[in-house]
Amino acid sequence: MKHTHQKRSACPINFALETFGDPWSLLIIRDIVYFGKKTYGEFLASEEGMATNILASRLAHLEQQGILVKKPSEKDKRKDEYVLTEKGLDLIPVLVEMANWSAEHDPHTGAPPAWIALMKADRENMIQRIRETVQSGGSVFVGEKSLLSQLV
Amino acid sequence: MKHTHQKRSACPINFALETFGDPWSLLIIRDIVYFGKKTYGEFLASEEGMATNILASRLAHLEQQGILVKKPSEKDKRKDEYVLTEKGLDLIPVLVEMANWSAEHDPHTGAPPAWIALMKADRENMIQRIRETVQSGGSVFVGEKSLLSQLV
DNA sequence: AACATCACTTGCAATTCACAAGTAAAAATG
DNA sequence: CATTTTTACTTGTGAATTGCAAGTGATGTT
Repeated sequence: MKHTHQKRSACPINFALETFGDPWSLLIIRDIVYFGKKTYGEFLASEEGMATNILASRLAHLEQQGILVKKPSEKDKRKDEYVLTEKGLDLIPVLVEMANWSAEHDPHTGAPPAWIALMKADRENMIQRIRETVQSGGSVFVGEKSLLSQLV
Repeated sequence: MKHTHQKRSACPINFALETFGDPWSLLIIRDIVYFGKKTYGEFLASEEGMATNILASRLAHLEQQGILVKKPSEKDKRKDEYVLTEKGLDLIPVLVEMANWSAEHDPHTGAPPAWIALMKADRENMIQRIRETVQSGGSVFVGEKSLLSQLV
């Protein structure tokens, strides 16, 4: 990816859009937060079907922006794992608001109504629990350490 | 703009990205919410400098998505005014979280610290006040009806 | 009537993207 | 230990999107 990226403005909305405002970056972060994905192959298998070159360039960009860090997997030396930094974890509220909006306005949304209700009823606390879950290697919906399984 | 847009997935994050996830749509909505812009010419004059064809296609897209409505200006019959619908006003929380994130992580941010502090300290109330201000034709930072001037 | 302003459209070059096909390294399998 | 599979990519190629310059017709101003 070429990065002759001079800032268009000092506006914080613009900064956010320049950092993760392309059509794919937030899907990668969603995969980590909600579905516990960590490796290139797992991201590639997402149902949105992103191209290999796009995925590679987005991962490189997010790493360069300090949102992800790449480290070799301990279990499989061929694999790398992409983990959210603090800066990346701070994007959770953005994801939450986007999901809330879609749950409200997409008649065919796949968002679980109970989950959305929980997010609206106890927002601050839930965001904190999502953050802690992801930070300790879990995710919202998938895996034994999933936040959903803790809440049942 | 061609719209052979079949949904990539039922995921709410994906729905949001497909609806307003391009690099320009949220800047238009920002212009309305924070700076009280309403017309094609005003959007075009934004410091990010978007091309005329891009602006036109984004306005058409957002109108088609039910986020904006276009109506002829009463003062100047050449002009059209673009106004946020309820669906559009519901994007305010997304803007707020993106601004908060950038205020935290962009060392050169232009976001007013006092404003960000206020948004973090009294989020729900402030979002409601932003919504009411914009709904009645005002904006956060600009104009006599601006929310900022009410708070002083 | 002449000129400026408005919301656009059009044409074209440059960039970005999607899709298919590789590649090298490590792991699993026989 | 040789073969096959898996993994994280890179490299082409054509298609779609974007950026820039130059219009266009309707309305407003002088």
